[in-house]
Amino acid sequence: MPELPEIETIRRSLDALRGAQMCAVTLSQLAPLAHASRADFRAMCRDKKIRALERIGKYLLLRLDSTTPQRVIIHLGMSGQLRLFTVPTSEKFSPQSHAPLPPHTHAVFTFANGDRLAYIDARRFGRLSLSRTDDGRDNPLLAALGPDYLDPQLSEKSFLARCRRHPKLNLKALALDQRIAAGLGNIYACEALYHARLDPRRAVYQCSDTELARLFAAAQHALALGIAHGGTTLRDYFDGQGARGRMQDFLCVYGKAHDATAKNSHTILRITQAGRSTWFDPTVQR
DNA sequence: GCGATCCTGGCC
DNA sequence: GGCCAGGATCGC
Repeated sequence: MPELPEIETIRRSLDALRGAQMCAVTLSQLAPLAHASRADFRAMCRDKKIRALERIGKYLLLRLDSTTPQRVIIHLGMSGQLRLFTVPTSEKFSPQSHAPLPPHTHAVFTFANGDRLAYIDARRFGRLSLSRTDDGRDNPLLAALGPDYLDPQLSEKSFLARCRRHPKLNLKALALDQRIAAGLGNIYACEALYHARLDPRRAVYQCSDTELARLFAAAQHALALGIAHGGTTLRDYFDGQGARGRMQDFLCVYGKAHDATAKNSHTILRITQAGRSTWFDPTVQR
């Protein structure tokens, strides 16, 4: 479900956790841990302060306060949610029975002030993991990730070079490929290709540098727009405080074929590429 | 490149 | 009951 703009919105909505004193984490029997044992995961989280909330692509990282670099790595997959449950001030000093957490809660981070951060994921396509190096790239989930689309260090020239390594990829697959650059998912890939006026079926080798540069700029634009509108809530995306996104009201092509509310909906096609839906407007995208 | 796979839930 | 879903990986 969540792509870069949704994860960034969640990150910002959880800013109150910066500096928060974590006590422990509770894992469900089916918690989707990757490359970390339950014991390791619990041990790293025990009695740690959160120093910062970081993001690379669709990954949220909890940077912990410790002498050596330590991070909790969170990926929400298709259906994952993070939700902060705070204790009302009036109840701070009178122990209350906690409200029950939502179904499919697979991890609960508890804090010294009684707040709880729930990781909820019905489908369990998400992942929880750990890293112990400065850049976090010791973790296999992050090792092959390209630079974040909104990383100011990522130049157009470098993006073009990364694209050229995969000449046979079609542009939709290129956009979704997190090795090239990280952050686009199905919604924003469709939107970016629309803004770039490029046909998603074209291959990299058929594109000029100018066209690929257009895709780069369009991807950054689509993602920035998504962040500005607090992400896209189609069904189950909500930020860390439970707020809905608003970007669904501003999408140009994703899900818009035969949608009477969208302008040009009659020219928007839906096709399948690599098993996933692509929406595009062939009268504009060439 | 594609399809299958991992899962649950919502909708028709 | 079948189809679809904001992801990612694996094996032809």
